[in-house]
Amino acid sequence: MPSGIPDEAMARFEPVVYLRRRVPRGERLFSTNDRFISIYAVRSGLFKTSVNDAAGRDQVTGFHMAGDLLGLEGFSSGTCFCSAIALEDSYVCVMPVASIDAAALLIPALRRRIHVAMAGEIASSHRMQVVLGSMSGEQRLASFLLDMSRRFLRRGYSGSSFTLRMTRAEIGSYIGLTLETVSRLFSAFQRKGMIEVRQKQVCNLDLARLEAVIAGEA
Amino acid sequence: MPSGIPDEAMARFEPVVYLRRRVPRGERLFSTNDRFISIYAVRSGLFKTSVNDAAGRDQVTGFHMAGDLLGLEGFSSGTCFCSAIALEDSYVCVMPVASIDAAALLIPALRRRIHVAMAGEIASSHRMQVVLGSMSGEQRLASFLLDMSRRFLRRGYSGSSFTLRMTRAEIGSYIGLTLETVSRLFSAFQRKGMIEVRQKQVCNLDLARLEAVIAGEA
DNA sequence: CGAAGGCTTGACCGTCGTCAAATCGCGTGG
DNA sequence: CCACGCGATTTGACGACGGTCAAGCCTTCG
Repeated sequence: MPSGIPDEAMARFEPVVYLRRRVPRGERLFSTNDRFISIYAVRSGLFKTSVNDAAGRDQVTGFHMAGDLLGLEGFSSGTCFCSAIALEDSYVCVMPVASIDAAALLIPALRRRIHVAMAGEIASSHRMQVVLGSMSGEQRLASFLLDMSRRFLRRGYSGSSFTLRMTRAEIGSYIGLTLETVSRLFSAFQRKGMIEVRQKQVCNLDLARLEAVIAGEA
Repeated sequence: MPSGIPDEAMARFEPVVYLRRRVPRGERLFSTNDRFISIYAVRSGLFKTSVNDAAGRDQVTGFHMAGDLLGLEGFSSGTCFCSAIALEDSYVCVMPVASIDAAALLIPALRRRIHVAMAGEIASSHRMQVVLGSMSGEQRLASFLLDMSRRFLRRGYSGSSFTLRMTRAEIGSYIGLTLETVSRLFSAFQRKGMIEVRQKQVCNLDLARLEAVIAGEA
């Protein structure tokens, strides 16, 4: 759980947060319609969250890496309405809601942290609405790559070469395209020299040109 | 501010919430990049929220009617990243964040109310991601109509006949279609007898058949 | 009463989804 | 260690859905 929370506060919070759990690749952390019991902080690894509606449509709503909080939407109805699945072997901190409510009372910084995380979740959903509602396929993939790039960078990794742990189908679901279109776009970007792709390895992203694509100057 | 908050608590909260404000049709309640100072509860009327990215894309992210809370995403960065515009003459309660933080400490029900509202916002954004990411035009409009229907119903109005205060362009932006396509789909639904449309008036929605469209049985 | 904005409808075209086949890569079991 | 098999990926052909451009009508408001 990164930044912003002073040490003394953290110490008091420790007993709550210290529940850890390993989630092997492919395993679910929680599922739609589970009772909402805990929120989770990703310590390491990668998760996808997805919702599935009555008609069996399955939509990836986000990818979550170290430092992200998971399960916040449960505050609403007491029920999870999406599921979280580990895309690689991962570790999380388990934070039972009950203790959180109590702890948040005592620790303003924690309260703030949770508000900020929830607001951030709203913000990023809204960004996705823009992506899904008004961008071309090219622009959607460029947005996705830039988003990944920024998140890796913030965590101290390279922002221009990284490996995508999710499949083309998962990327496609997330940005509202089929896996074939995603694959074709990867190839197209590569032909144009904006990127090098070799399966899940992505190298030498030309961030400026990707920005340009999104801006519509391409 | 509906339900769930006991009277005594409400009384204590009164001084905070009692700031009211009239927002005439077409006027902004707040804008992107405004400092985040208050959240708002819609007392009457209708708002749209929209975000606009660097390239000037403008995307409607939601419609908000009586009882909805507005501006919650501001908790994140201290800055609003969307704007809210009244689609008809409206009234809101203004709730300064400062007082809210204090009040929430004293009133568990208010704390809960805010959590629930934020979580609900996340939930509905995720539902929109499903709509935008994996539904056909027909299905998107059907979803929109059913959502409106449910919200009117919950507020004591008819769920099968109502007037849409937003334009075709705003609906289109919200569900990721052009205004022409929205118009064509309205006409198509009418031809099929699922709905009667006369400009902004919508009557006799056949809810079951709209559900069927979304389920893919059409 | 006139003008401006909202709505509808048509024609045409491009993007992206669908279906299909071939290749690649990884993990498993012999 | 190698062979096999399955899932993931790539690529192609084709067609449909929805975007774009354009014209005309309706409604609302000054």
